[in-house]
Parts: sequence; C-alpha cells; structure tokens
Amino acid sequence: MPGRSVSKQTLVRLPAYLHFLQSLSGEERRYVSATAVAEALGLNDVVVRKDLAAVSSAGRPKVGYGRAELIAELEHFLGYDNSQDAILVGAGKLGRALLSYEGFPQYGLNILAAFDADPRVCGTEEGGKKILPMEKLSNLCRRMKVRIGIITVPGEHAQKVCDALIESGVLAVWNFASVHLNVPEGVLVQNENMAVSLAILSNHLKERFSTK
Amino acid sequence: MPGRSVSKQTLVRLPAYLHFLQSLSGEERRYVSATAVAEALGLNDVVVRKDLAAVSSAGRPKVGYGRAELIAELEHFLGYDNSQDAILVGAGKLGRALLSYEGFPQYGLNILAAFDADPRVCGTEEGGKKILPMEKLSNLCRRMKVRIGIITVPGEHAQKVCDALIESGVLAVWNFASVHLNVPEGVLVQNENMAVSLAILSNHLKERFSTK
DNA sequence: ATTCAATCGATTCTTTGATATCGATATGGC
DNA sequence: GCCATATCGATATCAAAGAATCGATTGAAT
Repeated sequence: MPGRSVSKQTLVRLPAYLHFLQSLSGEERRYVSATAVAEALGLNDVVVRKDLAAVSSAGRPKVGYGRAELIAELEHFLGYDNSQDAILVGAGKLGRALLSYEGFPQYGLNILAAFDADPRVCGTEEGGKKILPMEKLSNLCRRMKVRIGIITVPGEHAQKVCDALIESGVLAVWNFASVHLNVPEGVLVQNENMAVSLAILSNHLKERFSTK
Repeated sequence: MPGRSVSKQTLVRLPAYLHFLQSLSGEERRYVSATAVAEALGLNDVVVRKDLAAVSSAGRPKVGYGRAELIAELEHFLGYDNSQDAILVGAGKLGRALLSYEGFPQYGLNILAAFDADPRVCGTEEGGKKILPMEKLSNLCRRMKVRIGIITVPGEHAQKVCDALIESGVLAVWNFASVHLNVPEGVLVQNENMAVSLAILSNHLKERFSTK
C-alpha cells in the first residue's frame, strides 16, 4: 500500500495528473512515464514521480506507469470512487448554481439537500435537491452521518452556520463566504475565495509592469 | 515604500487581513495590533507582522497599526483602487454567472465584454455586458490594452482560447476550465478548479478516519 | 549475449516559508 | 520622572518542499 499523508501541494497536482492521463484516452497509450507527465504539465519530473509514489506502487523503468491502472489509483486516492454525502447551506444565487452543477458526482460528491433561512425558498427544489428550513439541518446531518458542509451564505452568517454544521458532526467545510471561519482542531475549512485569486492576478500584473 | 515582491502564501492571507480590518468598522478601533489580527484569524503573530511589513510602513510599538491607514494600504496593494479591465471568453452557465456578479468592481476588476463561439448567444447581453463573436476578441483586447482574460469555455477549447488571448496581449489568465494551460514565460495562469478543492476535502476526511 | 538508453526510486542539497527569540520603542501607571 | 508592559521589527533557527544527482532496473538494439 502506498504511503499515507501527502502534502497539500501534492494534493493540488494530483487532479491535474489524473485529468491529463484521462485526456490521453484517444491514443493507444498503455504506458505513461513521469517524464512525459511532467513535460505536459510544465513540472519537474522528479516531483511527479514523488507525487505518484504516494498513490501508486507500479512504475517500471524504461516503461513508465500503466495508464489505466494509474488512473484507477488516482481516482481511488482522490475518493472519486467512493461518494461522500454533503449538505449545502444558503440557497442564494451561488448556492443554487452549485446545486444544479452536474459535475459533482464524478468527483465523488453527493449533495443530499440544501438549507436556507428564508421561508419563501424552503420547500422549493433546485437541481433535484430539496431546500429545507434550517431547523432540520442538525437532524438530517446526524441521521445521514454527513461529513461535508458547503457554506454559501452571506459572510455575516457564515460563522454561525459553520458552528451549527460542526455541532452536527460535519468534519470538512467548503466555505464560499469570504470570511475567516474559526473551527476546532480536526475540522478542515477549504476556502473558495475569488478575492484571493484576483489578488494573485493583480499582483502579477503589478510586478510585470514595475520590474520590466 | 514597502518591499516589493511577496510570496504567494502572503498574497493569500492579505485579503483576509483586509476583510478582518473592514469588519471592525462598527467599533471605535483606531489601532489594531498584529497580535490581534493573528488571534482572530488563527495565525502566528509574527507571520502577520511580516506580511504587513510588505505592504505597510506604519506600525507603532505598544499601539499597533492605524486601522484606516492599513486598510487603505492593503486596498492599494491588492489593486482595489486601480481597476483593471478584463474580458471573458465562454458565455455558458458559469460565464454568465460571472458576468452578472456584482462584486468584481470592489475588487478592482472590470469586465468589459464577453466572447463566445456560438452565434446564437452573440449579440445578447448578460449583466450589462455585451457578448461578442470570437472574431472581435483580438481587436478589442489590443485596442483597450486588456491584460486579464477569464476563460470559462469547455476544457477542449481552453488552450486555443488561451493562446488567442496571449497573442492579443493578455498577461494574466483566470482559468475556470479544468485543464492545464501552457503559457509562455511571464504570463500567469490562475486556476480555479473545484476538483482541487474537493480533493483536499476528501483527503482530510480519509485521514481523519484512517488515523483515528 | 552484450551494450545502450530510458526510466524509476532513493539520497542529498538548496531554497523557501514558518516559528522562536531578542532588542528597541512607545505608552500608561506609579 | 521612572518603570512595567505591550508591540514592533530584525535576526536566527527549524521544517518542508522542490531540484539535482546517482545508482539500479528494464527493455530494445546490435
């Protein structure tokens, strides 16, 4: 069995490897070398080899890795073959867009239902998912052993919602609100923040123009 | 003038500092210490101080940083006060959602127009932004000196679109397609990839259950 | 059969970011 | 006016990630 914990940056690269390997489908490529992957993705080949060592065991000199095998191993490692249930809180524009997004099942994410504080949207559906009142959140999370919570509420309510989720057994929070969430040890917050991306873009442009 | 280039991880934290400082508005807090910021965001205080040193010059012992001043410096550093023009390619569901999003101006991003290959959506509008045919892309980018391109096309067309953008003078690409983009030296690609976030969430849960 | 080239995997080195420590400074209390 | 304390800023230590090197292995070519 391959090694356990991997670094976050490795984790960022793994989906890229997987996607690249899948994109090769058309051609008759039974084996792929770490060198080839590195070349295609603009990475160092030994980084790729080290990353793959964490998820795979196969890898033959002069040949490379079996493509189909490696794809399966990556999918397994990333949990694509083992769906996780999640619930979403905040059925606003963004929340409803996520509810309608059809790509999640392929990544192993299954949104069971959504919750909202506004009684007018409760009872309605979006993307085939029911939108329920907040009062039912805790009960459903506990009953279904939900471990993933998606927060798409306005910033001022995010912490309160987060606390409620954790109190109901959620261990990983996907936070789309642009506020920092305080969570106890052992709970993960993954922030999805456009301000961060824009900051990186903006900074790049500034550097480009100030140094050149 | 504060130091030049900052690390990417610093850049990720800066918007959080800014947001936290802004959230203090209500109270009569003229000065904020790095220690207080660190505490609120769950960071080490010396990290905060080092990050702030890159964007600010003020900072008095025993007192802290002037809040309004620091906010202004952060906003300036992050480019919020100096709007950048951008264009968007791919007026699908996600593309149109971004066109309608009203938060961009506050982050210093101004989407001029969108482009799409489908003649049926060309000529229509979304969020007050015109959707134009691809043929006009290059001309508009050059004429308006657009430096930021947002890619929301399906993966199979992303590289082609990216090449066209760069050819038209774009220096920073915000990529929502889940494919790796090859770009020449000096051009930045910022990937916005849900697969990556989900991988991190999934991995956390796996570790939680395998080690405990 | 032997040699050569490609590739993997392990070890080492370098760079970078995070944390800890220390002195300097300014404010408030005595 | 002096001292204690909070805070900043700089320096040094530590950890982790990336890059380079090197030996080992395998398949193909001669």
